[in-house]
Amino acid sequence: MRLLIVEDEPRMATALQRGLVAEGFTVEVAFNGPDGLHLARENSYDAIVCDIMLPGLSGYRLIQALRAEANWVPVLVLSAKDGEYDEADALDLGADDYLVKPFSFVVLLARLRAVLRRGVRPRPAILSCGDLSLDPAARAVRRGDTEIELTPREFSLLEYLMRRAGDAVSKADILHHVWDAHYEGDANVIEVYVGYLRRKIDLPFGRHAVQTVRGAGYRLATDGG
Amino acid sequence: MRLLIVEDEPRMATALQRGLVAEGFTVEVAFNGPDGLHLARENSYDAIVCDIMLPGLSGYRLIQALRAEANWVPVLVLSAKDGEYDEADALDLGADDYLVKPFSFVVLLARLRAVLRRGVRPRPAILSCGDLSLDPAARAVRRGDTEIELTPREFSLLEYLMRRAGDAVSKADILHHVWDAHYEGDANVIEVYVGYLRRKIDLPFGRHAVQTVRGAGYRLATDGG
DNA sequence: GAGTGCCGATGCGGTTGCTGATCGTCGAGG
DNA sequence: CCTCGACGATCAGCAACCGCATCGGCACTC
Repeated sequence: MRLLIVEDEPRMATALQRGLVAEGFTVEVAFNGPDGLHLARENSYDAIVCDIMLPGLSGYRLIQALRAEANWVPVLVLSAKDGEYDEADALDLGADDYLVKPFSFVVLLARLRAVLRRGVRPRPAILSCGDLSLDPAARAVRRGDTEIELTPREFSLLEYLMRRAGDAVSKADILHHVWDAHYEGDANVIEVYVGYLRRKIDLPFGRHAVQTVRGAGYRLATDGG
Repeated sequence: MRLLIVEDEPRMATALQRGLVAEGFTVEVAFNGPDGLHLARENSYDAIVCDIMLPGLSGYRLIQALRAEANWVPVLVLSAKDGEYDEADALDLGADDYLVKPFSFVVLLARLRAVLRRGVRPRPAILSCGDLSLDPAARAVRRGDTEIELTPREFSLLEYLMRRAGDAVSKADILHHVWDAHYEGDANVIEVYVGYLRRKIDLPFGRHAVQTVRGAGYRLATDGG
């Protein structure tokens, strides 16, 4: 397992390096943001351990840059900050885990292993299909540059379809995940809401992202229609 | 997105439920370990939020039981303990993330979203014979680059033939698997539907994937005709 | 009380599944 | 090579179903 540590504090950096090498990892170290980004671009690491406060380029921006290039290498963020919003921000930005300094090395190891076990994340923080994108955290949907307003129910329906983009999703599945498991009503509500969705994300743009699969359910086109 | 909360403290459980429902999740609650395990087995959740200290069956055991059954639903663990080894244990046991009480709801949300984002659903293999391919999950059939629309019955007939590509499949087998085990009708339906299939996947392309084996049934050419 | 989101009911129209009848084809035996 | 019977292909037509739009009422919020 090959790791990249991005950490400007020399003592912390070497301590981490020694500990992780002793655990059998192959470790490289960058002491500032730009170097870290460069190494991450040029090499393929199994995971990156990254401080937030970095000279030249913050950890946030580093993750953002990688994710923008569709590089989904797992990133574990270290930070001296402890405001809760920092953590939420880091995760929504595409970090895979977050540790507040001071942390225990044992915990770092466990979280690192958990992150490695999961491997490369298949999907970014923002779901997207072609020019259609949905940000679960911001509760925002856009078609290209146009922001689209959805009601809560419409939003969860689209979110579920987007998470399973490309699959034909049965109405029973939709009822269970978007409505309630014990929902007893008519499956017709789905048709109604699919209709609403299409009226907002497809028709005005002459697209067909939400496809009907007769007898099977619905499918969201992976290319957004 | 459908969640299961396993939490014995009623106030905590309802607080979580309300907060998550307000965020647009579909939420179910179990107040003890065995109930939680039962629900998790019977239903397909997008994620589980699970307390560690539970009456009847600890959160650890719950995860262990699920993982032993090859159920990889993402699990986010909550705990009042704060010993570092607890956290390491939980992650090594197969939990996907870990929060120590008291935690902030914003952080829970962010971590939950991170966990959901990772949700890997192993895609069933795509069946293919030559340039003919069938994707059971997407319910899509293509000949080369051309997408072909099939009705549900046509689709399951082709799927069955493709799963047994190269074999001569008797009509009795087909009736049994594509129609109903107790189907009492005329075996002529098969001939009719084989006709429909050929009209869609063979004739327009001048191919002969669906071959008649007189007296024995039908065979799908492994090379797609 | 106006506005918004949600959901059940109803009705229309196209699609699908199936049947029964007819037509075509294969191959063994004369 | 021809005949005939059995098997398979095709066709038209009907009934049930499915997807979709629309309307009206209910609950909640502002």
